[in-house]
Amino acid sequence: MSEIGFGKHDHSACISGALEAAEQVCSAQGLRLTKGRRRVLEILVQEHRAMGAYDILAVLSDEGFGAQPPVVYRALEFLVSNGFAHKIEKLNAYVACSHPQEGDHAPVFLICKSCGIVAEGDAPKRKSDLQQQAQESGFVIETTVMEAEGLCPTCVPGGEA
Amino acid sequence: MSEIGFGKHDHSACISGALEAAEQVCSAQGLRLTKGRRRVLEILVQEHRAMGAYDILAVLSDEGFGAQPPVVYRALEFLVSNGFAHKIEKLNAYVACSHPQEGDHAPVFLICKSCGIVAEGDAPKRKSDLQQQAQESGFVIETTVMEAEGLCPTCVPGGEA
DNA sequence: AAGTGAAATGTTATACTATATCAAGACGAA
DNA sequence: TTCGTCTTGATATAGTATAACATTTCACTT
Repeated sequence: MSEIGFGKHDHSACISGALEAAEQVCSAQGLRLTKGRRRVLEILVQEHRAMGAYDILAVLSDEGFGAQPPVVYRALEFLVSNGFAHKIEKLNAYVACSHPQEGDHAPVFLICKSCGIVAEGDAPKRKSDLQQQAQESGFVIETTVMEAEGLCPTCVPGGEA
Repeated sequence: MSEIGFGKHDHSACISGALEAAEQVCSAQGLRLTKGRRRVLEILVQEHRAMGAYDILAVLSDEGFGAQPPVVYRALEFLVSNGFAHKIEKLNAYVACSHPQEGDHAPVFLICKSCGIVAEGDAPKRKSDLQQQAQESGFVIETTVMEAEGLCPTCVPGGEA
């Protein structure tokens, strides 16, 4: 499964699946998926798009959750550092991970300039040119950001024909 | 030259070279490297590190330049969109391009977590896996962001031995 | 040389993104 | 139960970026 997902999918299954996966990973690793963290992940999965921290905050706020910025940023830090969500640096926004089951991975994001959709793909498993170049220069990579901006199949002129 | 530059170099030549290159490109393409734009580029080249917009602003301010944020952001927009500088998304910071002569290129940045140095490499010219993956899904890439964070040769424990 | 339109700059205000700090509560382990 | 740690609550503030509009500069035409 290294396909990039612009297609339709069963979203209600996708939501419950993502939450279940997160719960399993957390219980397996002794992490605490607390109420607030869980709710933030839920929001990200439900909306299924890149959201700014303050977008999420607004949703929480409507629900009577304590709704100060640190609440959201803490939850996001937990989710991102444990692989349940990713930060899109180019957008200063966050998305739920498309396949949290798979543990550590090096995601690649395709961001549509027109409709804003963000799709997550997998970085190649074989040693990338980036890795190679870095290694040659003696640099040790810990994390990578790979993001591409352009037009998704639906928004490409003449596309989706 | 697709080496990643952590080595030493003749910095005064590097500065004048970068400025000359920018002037040549501008005159060739009918772009205006105005005083403020030129000064911002100069600062970036001189400092030779990733700088926040407000770092640059502080330098301008000490020189009696009009020093409101839009001044810097406009200059940066010009420099970035014409390839004289790049934005490091992960840091919300800007660096002078290491090889502005080479026109459009897809840079790769290696960011050291320890000392903050940012080195620019070239993304591979041959069709990358990213391009390939995107193409298969019908996505048309316009720009890419590739950034890696880790430890540079100098900061790697046991490195530079 | 004067007129014109487009690009660039000056300036003020404000929006958006993120973290520091410290007090209080919740939870598991001994 | 007590301890230590992780998590949350709450206030304040730091850091990044753009909107909007007036004014100037510049290249080009007449």
